[in-house]
Amino acid sequence: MPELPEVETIKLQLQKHILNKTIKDVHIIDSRLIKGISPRRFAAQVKEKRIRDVFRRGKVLIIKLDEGLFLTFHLRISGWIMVSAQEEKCARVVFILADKKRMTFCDARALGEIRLAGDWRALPFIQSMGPEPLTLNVEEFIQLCAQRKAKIKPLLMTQTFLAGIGNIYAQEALFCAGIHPERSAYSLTKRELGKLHQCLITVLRCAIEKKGSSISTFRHTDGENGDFASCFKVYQRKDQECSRCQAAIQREIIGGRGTYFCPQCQK
DNA sequence: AATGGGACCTGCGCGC
DNA sequence: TGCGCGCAGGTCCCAT
Repeated sequence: MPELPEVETIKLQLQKHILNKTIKDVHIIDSRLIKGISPRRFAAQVKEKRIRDVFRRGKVLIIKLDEGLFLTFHLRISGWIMVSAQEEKCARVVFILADKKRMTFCDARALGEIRLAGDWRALPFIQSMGPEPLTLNVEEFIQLCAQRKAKIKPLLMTQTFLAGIGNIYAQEALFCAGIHPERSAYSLTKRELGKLHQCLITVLRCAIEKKGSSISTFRHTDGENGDFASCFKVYQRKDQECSRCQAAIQREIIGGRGTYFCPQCQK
């Protein structure tokens, strides 16, 4: 479910609601999500620690606790986080906070993961992560794409290349830039790359402003929906009219993933 | 280096 | 209503 804008939204909401609260207890409903440490040890380590900071790297949400410990959450496809007083649907791991509220990691498909780390930067997935798209300048982006033969759409989604872009925002950015998702990265001109860079930033910023996209299960920490889905120009719009040229939006499998694009104005 | 397939999981909507 | 299939915002691992 979550790409950069959704994780960013969760981060901002958690900063508002759980900062400086102490975790009094942990209920592990589904221990499969706790990776790299036994569930028992995980719970023992986290208990009575105070939440000192909440931040994001790519699609990973990171919570700094006391004593140099960090919780990392990856929501994969179907995860979301709720802060509430009640039991939540699809609850997998529940952190009981000192004010009796609960921070619940919910996940329909149970593919998400939670880790506890001393040095979060050393976690393999994070260590190999590419740069943050929102702080990368255009020259750096052009440099990154140089000599990459891969199709641009799967490449944008490769986390070691660029962090935080997934299936929705790759497609929306490529539509915005008028670039066909199957173009080789190195075939793109500087002008096209400049446009793509600008579109990535515009789309991501807009999605953050709208508090993400709510497809299927994704909710904010208070259960509200994100509003960006109404801004989709191609995603899930097969056979609908392109907003630029009125051609029918097409769906194809590219790099193993469903991909929507306008066959007429994405070249 | 790039691409393709399978694995990990569960739930929803659709056509019959 | 029931069933099978395709589909799903992700990533890893292996083979070619």
